[in-house]
Amino acid sequence: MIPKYEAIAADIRRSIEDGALKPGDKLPTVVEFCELYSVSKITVKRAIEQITEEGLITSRRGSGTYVKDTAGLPGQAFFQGKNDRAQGFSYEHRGEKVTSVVYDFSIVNPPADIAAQLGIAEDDFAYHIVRVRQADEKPIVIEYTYMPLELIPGLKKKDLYGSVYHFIREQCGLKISSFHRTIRAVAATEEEAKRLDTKLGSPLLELTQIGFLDSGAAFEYSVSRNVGDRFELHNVTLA
Amino acid sequence: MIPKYEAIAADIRRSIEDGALKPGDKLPTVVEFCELYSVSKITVKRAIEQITEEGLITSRRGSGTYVKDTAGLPGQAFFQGKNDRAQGFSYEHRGEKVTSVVYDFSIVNPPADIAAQLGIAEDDFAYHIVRVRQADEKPIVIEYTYMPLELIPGLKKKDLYGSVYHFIREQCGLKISSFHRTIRAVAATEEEAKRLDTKLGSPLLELTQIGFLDSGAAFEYSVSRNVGDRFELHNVTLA
DNA sequence: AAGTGGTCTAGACCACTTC
DNA sequence: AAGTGGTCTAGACCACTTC
Repeated sequence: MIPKYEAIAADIRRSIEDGALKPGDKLPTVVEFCELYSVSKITVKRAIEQITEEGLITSRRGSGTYVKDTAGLPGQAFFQGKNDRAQGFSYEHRGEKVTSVVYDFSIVNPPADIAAQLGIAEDDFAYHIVRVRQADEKPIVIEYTYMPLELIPGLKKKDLYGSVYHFIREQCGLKISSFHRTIRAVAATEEEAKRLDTKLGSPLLELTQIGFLDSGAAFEYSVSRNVGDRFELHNVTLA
Repeated sequence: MIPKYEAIAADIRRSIEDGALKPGDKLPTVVEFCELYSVSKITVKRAIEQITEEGLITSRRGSGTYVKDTAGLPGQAFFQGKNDRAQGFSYEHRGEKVTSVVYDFSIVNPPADIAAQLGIAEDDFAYHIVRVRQADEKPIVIEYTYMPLELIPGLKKKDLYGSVYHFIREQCGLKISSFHRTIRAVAATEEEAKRLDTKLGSPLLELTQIGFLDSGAAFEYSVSRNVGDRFELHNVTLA
């Protein structure tokens, strides 16, 4: 069942995408939307909030809601729904041929600081994965990942060539809820340069990421280093 | 006037920060919160949503709302409220001595692609600003900024040594609503290396950012290049 | 079957903008 | 003074989890 507010949000989004609503245009008022869709004010408000978070519109109390002037933005405005790369590499590069090179797949006791961030004991086991992800044969990112063994039983090497998130969702029946990230720029080490087909010291976008399930448990600690000129992040931030 | 949902959110946040609610703990149910604060369900829901977006808790339909296990996260969990650097450099480095070096401050016709992104004509004027921002004498970032002259009249060179956002808000009476960003890792040019006191080719975190007012107009196009080992971004993403 | 979060109604009241 | 978005009530109904 699609909630009403999502259907309305999709409708507004579509109006902007196909040009029925142009940059600077004033949207119908909340009350007008209520009549238009035969819904309550809160439902309209919710739809408007969602499109606002996507960066397409902005509201001024007492005045109205307006389409932002995102004319020149190179497609940035229309990542459908969610910001960022919460969807995973496979989703992001759908349409391209996604392959992986696995450099390590083992079960270890993770370093103390990582165990702490995963909320597990120092003598608890975790998978350790090092892999390079490629899109259309071109290496994009190297990932260093730890995942608690107990949360994700039965992970095999072959699963690393597809989407591990898919495995977690479908095979383990778990729900991924959120990620905490730190973003930095770093230089490629000699080993990384070789594995990523780039030069020693070349700039990499590093994401240090802890993933959480809807139970509140951390299921992943991952550092990924993305080749600078083959990867970029997009986001919309509300002031 | 502080809305009720914000007061409740602040209360929940405080309970987690001071340890009254620990990682893995179940929060009171929505209905219990309603009785506790004598408010309606939607108000509680809204407070819970806000804390969820901050990354501290997670809800499971049919089960309850739980404190996430963010024990080991280095303070990341407690950026108060908003993600990211929407607040500006001055705010982010409050407590430190913030200074600026201005390399250019002029009024120009911006390049065509930038004019398009600002939603202005090619023969419209814009400020062009190049400055380095320092915290405690250490250069952190170099910014290349264009701002439409008509939107921000009266900007003077002296304003560039403080917060330009402050000027926009207080002197122009405008409301900043949102930012669209693209994030990359790039290499420092020779000029940048000199200005940022780093080495040629060293990794920089580049933010290409368009800022919007609550009218929907773009007020800023800015590329900022942050020294890799002196700057990091944090964010929380919901799946 | 009982408990819990998610959506929604039909308003009321208020803060703020616009004229 | 009129118009507009923001918050909030007191519920109802539903989807899902837990037992």
